[in-house]
Amino acid sequence: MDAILKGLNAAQSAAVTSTAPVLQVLAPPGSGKTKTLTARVAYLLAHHGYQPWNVICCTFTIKASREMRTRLKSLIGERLESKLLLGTFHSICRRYLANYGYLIGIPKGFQIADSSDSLAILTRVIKRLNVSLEPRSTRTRISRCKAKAQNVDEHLQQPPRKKASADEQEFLQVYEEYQNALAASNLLDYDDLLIRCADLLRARPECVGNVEAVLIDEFQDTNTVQLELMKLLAGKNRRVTIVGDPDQSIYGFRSAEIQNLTRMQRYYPDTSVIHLEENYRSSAAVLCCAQEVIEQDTVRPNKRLKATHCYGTFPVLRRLPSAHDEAKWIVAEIKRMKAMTGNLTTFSDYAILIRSAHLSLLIENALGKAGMPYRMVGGYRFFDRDEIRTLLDYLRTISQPNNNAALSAIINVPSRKIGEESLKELLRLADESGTSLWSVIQKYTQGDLTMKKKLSRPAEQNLCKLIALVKEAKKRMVNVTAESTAKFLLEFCLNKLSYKEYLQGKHAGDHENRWANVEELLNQANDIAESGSNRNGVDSEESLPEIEGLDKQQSDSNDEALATFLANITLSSDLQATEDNQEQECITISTIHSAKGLEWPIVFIPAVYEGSIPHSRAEDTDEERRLLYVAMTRAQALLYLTCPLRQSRSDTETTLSSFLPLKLHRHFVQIGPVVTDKVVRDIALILRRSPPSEEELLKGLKSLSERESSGDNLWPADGSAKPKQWWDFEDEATSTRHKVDLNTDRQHNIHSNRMHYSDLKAGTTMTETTMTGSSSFSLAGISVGFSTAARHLELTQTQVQDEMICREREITTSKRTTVAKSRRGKTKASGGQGSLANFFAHGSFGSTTERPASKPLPEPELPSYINAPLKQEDHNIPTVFTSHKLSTKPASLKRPQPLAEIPNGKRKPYGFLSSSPSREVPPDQSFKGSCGGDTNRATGPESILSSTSKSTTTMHTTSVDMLRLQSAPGRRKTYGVRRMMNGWENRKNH
DNA sequence: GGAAATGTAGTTTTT
DNA sequence: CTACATTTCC
Repeated sequence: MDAILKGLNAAQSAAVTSTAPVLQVLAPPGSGKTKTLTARVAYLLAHHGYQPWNVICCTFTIKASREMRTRLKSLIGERLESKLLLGTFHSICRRYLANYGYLIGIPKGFQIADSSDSLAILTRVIKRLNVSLEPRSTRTRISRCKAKAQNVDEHLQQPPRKKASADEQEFLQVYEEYQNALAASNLLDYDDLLIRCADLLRARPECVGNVEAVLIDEFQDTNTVQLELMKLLAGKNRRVTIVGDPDQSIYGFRSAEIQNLTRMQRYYPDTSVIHLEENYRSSAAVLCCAQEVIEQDTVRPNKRLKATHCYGTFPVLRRLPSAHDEAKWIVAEIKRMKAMTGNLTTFSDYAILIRSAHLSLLIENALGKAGMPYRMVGGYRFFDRDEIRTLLDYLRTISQPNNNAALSAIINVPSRKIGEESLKELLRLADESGTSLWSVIQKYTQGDLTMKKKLSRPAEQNLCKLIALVKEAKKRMVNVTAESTAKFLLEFCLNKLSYKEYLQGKHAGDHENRWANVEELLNQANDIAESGSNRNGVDSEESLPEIEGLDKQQSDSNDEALATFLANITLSSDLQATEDNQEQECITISTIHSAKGLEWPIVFIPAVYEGSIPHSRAEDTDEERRLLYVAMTRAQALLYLTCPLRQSRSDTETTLSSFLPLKLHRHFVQIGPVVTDKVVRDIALILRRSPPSEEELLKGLKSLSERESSGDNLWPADGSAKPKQWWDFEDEATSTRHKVDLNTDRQHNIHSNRMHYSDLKAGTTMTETTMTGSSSFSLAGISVGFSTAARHLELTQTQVQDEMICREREITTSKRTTVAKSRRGKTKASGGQGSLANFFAHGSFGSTTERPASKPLPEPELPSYINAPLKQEDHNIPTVFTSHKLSTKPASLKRPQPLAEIPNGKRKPYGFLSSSPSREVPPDQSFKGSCGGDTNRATGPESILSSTSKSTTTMHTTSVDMLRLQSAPGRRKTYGVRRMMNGWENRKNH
């Protein structure tokens, strides 16, 4: 059997081996799209004899392309992988233009205008033309035009429509001027890269004459130009494979068009379509929620997500009083989960996915305070930081002095006494004489040119120095190796500009952080300098295969290296993780957009309120909904949505996202789960990891305070403000503390459950209210073990019982669906005084369900590779975990994914996959156990810590110690970026 | 004209 | 809370 096909299901195999020339693989999240695509690449190389340099792999985001690279590396080896033409559309286009752009008149050494360049150019154009357009919106408008028009000129040459409004004319004027400005500076903006590359391939199709296959990931995110590019890249061979999922189309704002899927089918009538259906990523519970969300989209063709994992643990919809509390709660919950799952999860298993980048701030602060390592992905780019941008603009000026955008940006940084007025005048002169700013200032300083208003004496002198700097840099950079050009120039500039001193003067407050960022940039350049020398030349990634009769553009290797360095920076959202960063286990904070295609065991989605998701400025609600869907489907085992009831800024009340209507709440619980043995086992199963040992669990448990370990109970479940007293109780006797807590908890629950829901939606009936009002938690699973393991607590059974709150999902009978039906009515019998469930059951919400005392359910038989379940003892602690199945039909059980799918490849797979002598796993047996069927249901009072007699002497790790272990002091980094805790330092001082 | 100081509005998502 | 615009002072 072919190794490539190992571990693929039938549909995936069919896709991989398909002989169809044009293939669409359409599939929901987690169904192995990327895996299929990478396997197909490997298959094409192995069985069709394609050469890697004749195969193009396009992804949409940098992250996706990195991910694909890694996967391919392990599949076909680095030697082959590195020869593939793999990258984002933009980077691939840039490569073609760098090599062949001259064929369509693109001057060599063009640079890429990023958003801020575009914005700066537009701002100046708009000011100069004195029109009333907004630079920002004009930029997006232009981008939209470009994404749709097949080429710019075509768009501009369209006869002005009869009724072209004044606004439209102004816009076209600005558009044209903008293009002129780009051309004058030898710049291409992001869209131009695509358009011009399409132009090139149309004019000279032989550039891609070698291409044997084109593969595209996330096809639903392509725009018109990219579709066109696909056709052009595929050329006459027209062998194309795409994977995609309309439900995950979230780039409409970048003019992505879902219709491209059908357009492609029309263009290639022989397109075969293969659907993948099984989801291998998430628990059924997660899928169920996500499905409910996406199905609110009424125009969407109905598709089913087939779960292959067990139902798992209920997703959480957590309400908190404010965004501050939300951040603190997330931190507390991660801490709790991580500890309570022993060594099953590490920080890298946790992700916080946010709609907007600014939402990360509070969370970053909270994580920082708690000493938890994290990295931020997406949002503000490292290279957009002021101190970095300036340096890069110096490099860009040295590389291409005629780049007006870059020169304008640095001409007065550090201050050279050349103000905005003077600059404007200089630019005007440049524009009039059809030359660049660079030649204007040269002429001016040589006296060949006069300005209306002369520059001041010092300004003139400073300008001369700047010119000298650029010239000297250019002269001296030829003396270093190509690879170290960037490094050399950076150091040169830092020196000449006394950059460190400049930063100190300008940012007295946090110059240290800024300097640290500069050092990080230096490191980056350094890495390139070092890695470059042991490769064969700088441009190993750059090169395109030689094509007969076509000459590639040649240029000096130092220039080339510098240009590549700068281009790669412009086209990269982030720093590559350097080695020591990779080692560090980090919580991921990411925008949802950047999280696409990725997965994490435990996912938090904060700020699920109206205005955030859906975003207040979003024009397409459906796309916002898909965004939430994408975010939710990143989760493998545990999913948390959180919603602060007040926005911290304006102190206004929030409304829960309309994507989470009440009828959906039955799929959620209100607070984080109590970490029972079952919860842990389910996580282990879904992640295909070995369950943690008892020692590890105990260790984790002991690292938490008693309060923390007892459950998600630091905040009231309904999001009402945290009572002040809680701080004060810390030193009081244990038993009283818990009782008081419970009481406050309960009161707050009663109080604001009502308030909140009636506020939420007028006309909501009380019965609906009950649905969400009742989730609580149980201590049963852990408390016994806890009390025995930590004898000093002297908790008696009765006290434990008092604390116990039974998790219970009281779902209104009227609204109950098959999903919920199978599992209700099992609840603890003697909830005791402190039981929330008890309260809700008999309290004001009208549920009359009788709950018989449930005998502990028989423990499901577990496969032998799972640590034998802990022996059940009759603790007389009633517990109920209700649980739901996705449908009445049990989720089909699939063979476990192969090793390649195991996240990071770090985790040890189960014994039978790695070390067990018997590799044969009975196909449908392998993941029974707590998966599927009845094993989902309440598993009764199991203790995580079955063996309490074990020595605990070695387990004195306190939470502080643990954190110290996890993040060595002073070494905590955020993905190479020293983040600025805005005003944090200042606040600390006050 | 340039720079510092004060006042004001405003904050999607990515290449 | 900060980037940006408007003032005021040099």
